[in-house]
Amino acid sequence: MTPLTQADLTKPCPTRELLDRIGDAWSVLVVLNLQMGPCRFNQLRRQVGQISQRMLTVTLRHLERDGIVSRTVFPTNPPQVQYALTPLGQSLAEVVVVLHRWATANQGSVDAARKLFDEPVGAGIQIRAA
Amino acid sequence: MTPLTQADLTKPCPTRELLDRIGDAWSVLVVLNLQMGPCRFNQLRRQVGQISQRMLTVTLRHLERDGIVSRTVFPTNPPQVQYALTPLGQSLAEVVVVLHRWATANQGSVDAARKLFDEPVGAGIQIRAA
DNA sequence: CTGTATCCTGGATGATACTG
DNA sequence: CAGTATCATCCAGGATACAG
Repeated sequence: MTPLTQADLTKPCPTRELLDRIGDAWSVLVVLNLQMGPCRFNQLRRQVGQISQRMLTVTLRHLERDGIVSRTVFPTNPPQVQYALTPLGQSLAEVVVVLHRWATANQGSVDAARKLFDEPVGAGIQIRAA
Repeated sequence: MTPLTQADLTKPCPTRELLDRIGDAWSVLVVLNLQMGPCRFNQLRRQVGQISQRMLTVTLRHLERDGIVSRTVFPTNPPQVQYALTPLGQSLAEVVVVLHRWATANQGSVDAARKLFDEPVGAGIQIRAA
């Protein structure tokens, strides 16, 4: 409801800015995971899954810089670093969770659409068949 | 509220799939623009702004394949092609709009955080100053 | 454990030219 | 107008090695 107007998009186009942050796939995943509670580096690494160490570091620095996550170092031995969502990050997380929910709920629809698209003509009549 | 559980993320991780679609910056922008109503190719091109013709084509095909947008050709001369959100696309659009709203509302906070981050020490004491 | 520093490659993207 | 095809580029991201 209440669709946006052209003006909403044209302004200084904050959407472009937005996408530089959350358009990045890893950021979304990190936020989703942190949204479950504070987390240490390697723990987060394992949870997120396929992310490389480098990318996790880069992503976290990015999010930290944007005030989305906080980084707390406990001077223990070995060192512990805890990452958590800031209040701003939590507000973002809520939105991202909605996105995640949509994806989960509509995964079937998308997959079905793809199948249809990839097999435009049924019953053996394949236009682009080799 | 109602944070996700680890299980929600680990499943077959639909989030990864999700990100392949909307994690792409152009897709988000196209959906946001189409959400304002059906649109023709070049019209959309102008509205989205910096997108190249190729990328708009690729993005639209992607969204079409995923059942997010529909493509209707009017056999006029010159040809007219109308792109519009499908019902599925509209449901996605609603979520994306929320994202857009968040970005607009919190742009200031993020910018402020960045400023702080980029100038960690005030009053002329610059650790990394050249 | 929690990173930083380098090197290197593939795929995403833009530019350009052509077509129905 | 609405694309497709092709080529060149560039940089995000992985792999690896090293460090506090």
